[in-house]
Amino acid sequence: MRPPTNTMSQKAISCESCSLNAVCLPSGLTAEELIQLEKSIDKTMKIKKKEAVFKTNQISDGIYAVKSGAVKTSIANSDGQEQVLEFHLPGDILGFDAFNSGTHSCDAIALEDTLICKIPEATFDDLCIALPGLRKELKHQLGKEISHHQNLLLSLGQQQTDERLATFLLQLSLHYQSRGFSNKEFVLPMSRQDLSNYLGMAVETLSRIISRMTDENIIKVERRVVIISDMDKLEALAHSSCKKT
Amino acid sequence: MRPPTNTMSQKAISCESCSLNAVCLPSGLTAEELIQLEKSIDKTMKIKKKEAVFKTNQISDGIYAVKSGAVKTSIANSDGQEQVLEFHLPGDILGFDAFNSGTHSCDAIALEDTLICKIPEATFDDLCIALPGLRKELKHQLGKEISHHQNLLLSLGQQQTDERLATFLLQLSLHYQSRGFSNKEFVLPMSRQDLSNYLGMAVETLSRIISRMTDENIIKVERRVVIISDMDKLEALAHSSCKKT
DNA sequence: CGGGAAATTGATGACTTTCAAGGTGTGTGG
DNA sequence: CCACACACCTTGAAAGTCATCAATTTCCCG
Repeated sequence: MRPPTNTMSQKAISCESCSLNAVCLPSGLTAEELIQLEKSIDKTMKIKKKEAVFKTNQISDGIYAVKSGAVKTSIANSDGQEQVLEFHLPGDILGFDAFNSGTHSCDAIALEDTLICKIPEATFDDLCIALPGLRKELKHQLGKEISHHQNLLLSLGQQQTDERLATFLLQLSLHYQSRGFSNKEFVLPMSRQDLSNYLGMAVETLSRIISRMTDENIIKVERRVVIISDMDKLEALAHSSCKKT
Repeated sequence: MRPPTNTMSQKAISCESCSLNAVCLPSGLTAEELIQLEKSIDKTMKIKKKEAVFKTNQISDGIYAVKSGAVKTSIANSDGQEQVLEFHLPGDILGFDAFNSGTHSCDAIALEDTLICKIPEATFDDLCIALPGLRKELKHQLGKEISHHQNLLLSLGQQQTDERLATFLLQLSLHYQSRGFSNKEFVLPMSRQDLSNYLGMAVETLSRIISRMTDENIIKVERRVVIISDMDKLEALAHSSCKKT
């Protein structure tokens, strides 16, 4: 009976030695500041697949960084209609949604077994006063969140369904590239259901677009693995305001 | 030759005596803090209709509060497709979009002659350190911005066009009510073009929905003046996930 | 007062959803 | 370890929603 060898048993490590420190909160901090930040970070959160990091209306307990795994945030209205807002990958920060009222305005659900680093609410304000680098980085992360929302709004409001998927794949490609991974071959961390909801279309529509793009030799998709065969065509598709090439 | 008597000639007044101080940045500040804030605020910005408070890629010069008038923010992609992101009414804050890169990621255009109060970038960080109340209020305002984006995403991603308009009208109704105005009769500060774009639909579609809702005695619309005749029906429409009543 | 932008209305067609069925992979319990 | 159940994904056909094109009216600004 040995313990499982998945990420859930991973040992907590310091921000300094974390492979994500260039993209995560520590990115703008001095060595000195990092030590201060480190003291407050709670690395003990292990969230299992389909379980919540936090839920709507829950009182904010701080902000969170994804250490490994993946998290989706989504909002629901009174009728139960749900909209996926963002997919958070390792190094991403979440929890800003509680800044308005002090309670979370969305659900954060793990898409797979996930490790989370938490900066507790209590020490957060103090840290911001003490660490100029943290303030700067926090501003940067908040801006990233806002930019993301703006781009998704542009996509949902103005693009056709196939353009939306193309745009999404390109963004994901860039994301992986910036983290040293292949920009042509990567894994979708979410189900078709979650992705189609995020992109504001029916699951069937997403499936059909994937099939069509595969037929046109733009991408190859095997379950959740995506290979971009023709980056140029994909980019052309994402920018095709003048319908039909 | 007397000077024009429109809002553009309005005299700058103190935050303390401003009618908006309960909803604007001063809201969470002590009297002491307000004096500090006041020193840094630049109230001289007068933006004429159709002119920009700031434009995309412009280096951030601070954050802005709408004193009078109205401002729309919008983002455009490389193809010139444009998406209106938000309408900012008196008391609303804008400029957070530059938090990511230091340059603005959207355009902010005045919908009518508008007065703007500016907190310059240079003093902003210092003020945040010095004034706990300002930090708290800033957090609140940032959260409001994020919440707004989330709700718009839900609307664009999950609702039908008529549900989107109903939702928008109800939000505007609540907004005016919370500021002491009528919740049943108010003015749309934007053109049909801007509103239809914001709601992710064609102008013609918006026009048709307005006509239909008028025929059904839910609203009366005369140019930019809206009267809500049947609040219950409007709310039912906004929540009709089970299509067709 | 005139030109032109803004708004409305109608007809048509494209895109997307919905409903339905079948296929494929995964996980759990025997 | 295998089998079965179930969730996930794909594909097809039909229907609906919404966009586009076009024409007309209304209203605003110079």
